[in-house]
Amino acid sequence: MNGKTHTISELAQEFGVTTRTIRFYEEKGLISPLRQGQKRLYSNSDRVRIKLILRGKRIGMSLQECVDFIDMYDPEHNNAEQLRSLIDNVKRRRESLLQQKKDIDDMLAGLDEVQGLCEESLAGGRTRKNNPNPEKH
Amino acid sequence: MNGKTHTISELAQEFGVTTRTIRFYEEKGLISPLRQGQKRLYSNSDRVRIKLILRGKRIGMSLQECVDFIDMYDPEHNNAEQLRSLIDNVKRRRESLLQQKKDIDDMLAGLDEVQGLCEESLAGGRTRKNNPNPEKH
DNA sequence: ATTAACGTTTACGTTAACGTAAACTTGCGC
DNA sequence: GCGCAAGTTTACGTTAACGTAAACGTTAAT
Repeated sequence: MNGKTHTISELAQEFGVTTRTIRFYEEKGLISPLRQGQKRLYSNSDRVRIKLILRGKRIGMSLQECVDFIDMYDPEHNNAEQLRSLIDNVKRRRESLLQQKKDIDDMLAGLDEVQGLCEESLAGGRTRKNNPNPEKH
Repeated sequence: MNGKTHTISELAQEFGVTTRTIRFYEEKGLISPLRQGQKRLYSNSDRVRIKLILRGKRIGMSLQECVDFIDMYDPEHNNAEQLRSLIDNVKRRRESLLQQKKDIDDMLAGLDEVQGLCEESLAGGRTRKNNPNPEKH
């Protein structure tokens, strides 16, 4: 079940990061590529982990949070105790993500408004009556 | 038109941050509260700015990005040049936010899956035809 | 008047997440 | 063999976003 492998610079290229970054993730225990002599060989599962890490980072997670998150998919689900704890964890994460979605929606609404004002101002710089936006200050 | 003002500890309390954090934001030019003698007096607009900053932080923005974002609402929209640049900026931000939403939705889907597996494993740990989770002996 | 609870400035410390540089080794194209 | 590109380790540097501590001022109650 061992598919294609990748060099570090291939992955760096693919994800738009430096090799230093990838080695740093290994240093922190987020990935563990095989070695062929001294050189690192990245499996597809390594690739996916990096992808998940970067996805986490895009929404503002720390590397530690990324690991915690990824480890949920790959659980050492021994006993019921741990399972229940994991479910709690999942619930907290979901709450947090939903809050983030809400934040994003609010910001998107703000952007719409700003853009509207801009375009209006560009189009009819003088033809408008007065401030149609009772928002801030 | 000057409403209620707040002390630094009131705001720190309200937002669940330390006073150091609020002073730090001022140090970085993100807010500029008035003074009454030596003491800072925070207006409601200061309060809102802090709220917006923290919202930005929740979705992983840096403080600088937060400022940039907030300043969009409060534009020095002088000439058409600047307006067009602002619109471009808005568009880029929107793209980024939409990507983040996508990331979040993917993660939420992952969480659903994990939780499903957990609950299944908890509920039918013995009543299932066969152990869906291969333990080691 | 003293203490307590708040505020202030100044300044050094800390953590995360890499950047950057130096000094190797290794495979390969000529 | 030689150079060169791509890999490696080691180690110090950097930036953001605060934490933490010291030393001090100011009001309000005891």
